Amino acid sequence: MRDWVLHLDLDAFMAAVEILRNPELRGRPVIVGGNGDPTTPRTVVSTASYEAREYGVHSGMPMRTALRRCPDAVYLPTDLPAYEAASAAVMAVLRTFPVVVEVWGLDEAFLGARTDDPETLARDIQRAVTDKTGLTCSIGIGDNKHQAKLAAQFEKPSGVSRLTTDTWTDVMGERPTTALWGIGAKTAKKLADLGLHTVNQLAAADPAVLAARFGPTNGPWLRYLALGRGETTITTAPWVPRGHSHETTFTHDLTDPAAMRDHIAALAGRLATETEGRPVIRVTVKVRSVPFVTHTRQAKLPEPTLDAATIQQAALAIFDRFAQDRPVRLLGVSVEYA
DNA sequence: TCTGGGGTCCTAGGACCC
DNA sequence: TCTGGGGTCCTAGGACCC
Repeated sequence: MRDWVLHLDLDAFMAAVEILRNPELRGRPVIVGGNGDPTTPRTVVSTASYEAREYGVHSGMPMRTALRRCPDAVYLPTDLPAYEAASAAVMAVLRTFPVVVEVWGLDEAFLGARTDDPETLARDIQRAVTDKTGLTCSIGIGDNKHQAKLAAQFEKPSGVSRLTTDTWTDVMGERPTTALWGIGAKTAKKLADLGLHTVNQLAAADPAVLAARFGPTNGPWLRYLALGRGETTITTAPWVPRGHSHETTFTHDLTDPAAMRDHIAALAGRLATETEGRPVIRVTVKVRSVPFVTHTRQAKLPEPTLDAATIQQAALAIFDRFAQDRPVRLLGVSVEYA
């Protein structure tokens, strides 16, 4: 018996929940995103069913692009409460197994398990999730969260894959650095400029060079990722958010400063009702102007507060520090807790 | 591909103090 | 009295993830 980390990833989660609610959608391309009207500008795909992915549609893609690629798909608005309920049902199924469950967003979880046969455990979990909720999932098995997370992507949908320290170099060594969980396009480009294209090259890189380029924490961490290392602690402790935010991208640009101020006040007022008793210590305002230029301004409050009017006034005072000379496509407010 | 919304963490640089 | 160096706090922005 030994310890394993499993990562469970629900397949095409939001689309799958919609198909459960309306079985006539089964087998058809289903695309969930925005208000469900794919002609609305400035909205993006949240989840595409596997049938829709055949047309090159994926999450993050503008809805209008999805419509061009897949005009016959069924387009649906996002329905967060429905996804939260389905997610909770899945997590409850996981907790019936002798595993430690760490919820990682709506459609993912890490599981800590002690067993001789993690594949059989994974198949048992998949079967139970599907029997009880109708949803399918992929499961990755690893020595740590990083390995398990990557393994879960190897065979989707409904797959079970294992990636461990023993197989790491064989499986990952020649892949591009973007294959690692935490390295995106920007970092990959900077690594390529240093001559580091593959996981093996990054693993063999000089930590001092990485630290000089990416900073004292991030530099060494990149190499750590490339060596296949990662967090092994699984915790059931509920996540305590550091802060909350709300933002709005307007379908049509805002040009009226009074309307902008009203919107900032509304966003701040909404946040003030969502603190769950945690005092706010900092407020940040975000403005995205035409064409697509984003700036933030923030202020630490003189003292922690729960008072809605104080939070709104702080947000407005911060907003008034922006040069207001361009049409605005996005306004946002975020708060940070003590 | 004309680019959402909600999060987290890190870094650089300036202000200020001793 | 023409100028050091360290520590801490704060702000703005960047990168990544789902």
